Amino acid sequence: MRRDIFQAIADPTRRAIIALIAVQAMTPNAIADQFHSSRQAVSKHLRILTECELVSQKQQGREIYYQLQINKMKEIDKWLEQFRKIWESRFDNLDKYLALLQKNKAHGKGSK
Amino acid sequence: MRRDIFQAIADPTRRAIIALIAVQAMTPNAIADQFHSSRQAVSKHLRILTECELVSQKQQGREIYYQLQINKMKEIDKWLEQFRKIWESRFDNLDKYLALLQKNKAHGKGSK
DNA sequence: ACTTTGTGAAACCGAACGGTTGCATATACA
DNA sequence: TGTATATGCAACCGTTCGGTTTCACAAAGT
Repeated sequence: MRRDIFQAIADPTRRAIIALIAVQAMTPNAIADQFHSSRQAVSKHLRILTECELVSQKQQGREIYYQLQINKMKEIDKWLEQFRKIWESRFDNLDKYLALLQKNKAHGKGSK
Repeated sequence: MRRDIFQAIADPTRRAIIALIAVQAMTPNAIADQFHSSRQAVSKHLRILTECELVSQKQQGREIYYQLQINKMKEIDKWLEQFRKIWESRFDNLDKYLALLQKNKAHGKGSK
């Protein structure tokens, strides 16, 4: 039973749930109404999201409001950081440089 | 057979492969040597990564170099954008504001 | 031509996934 | 107290996942 944030966001329904409760906390029934999923299916998704601490519960009478723990989302951002470095350097510098070389070559200025 | 980028990065081995070939293109055998995975297992991962266009192949003799298509990684970044907005506004403003309120309250300046 | 090397693909297997069905529990309302 | 509502949980089911084993094929070396 793998249960990390990357596995949690792998499912499209769970991504939709995350986006939904990011705006405001909602109950399982209210969430299920938004999709073509049953209440139980949503409940299972919420269980998974809770297990990896992406959402938290807030009991209110007999209703339970689920809230996104937005801080947890930063873990994805953190992982992405290493690649952001690459695409910022590689595409803004190296790639343009290569394009420039290619252009010069085509104009007969390639061999210094 | 779902095959989107979020499903692709769900597996920890695939994330490791992605990080590995982000630095430089590598052959399946070279990649497999870095892990405790068999060559065939790596091959299957590369297949999945190729299917969702996260990596591309570059034949060189009988060797095939796999290269990360870093542009595709931006899709994750793009999806994350909606949440980045939230955590930047919510935590940099509201949270600091609440912390300030708390601080003032502790000092006896809470009620106006 | 034969062998070695690098690779992909198919068949299979146990485990996990996503969903449904049915039941249990707790709160609200009459 | 009885009933409706809101929810979680366990059992089951078909599908997918990640891995191994085996085979096929093409390029390189002898």
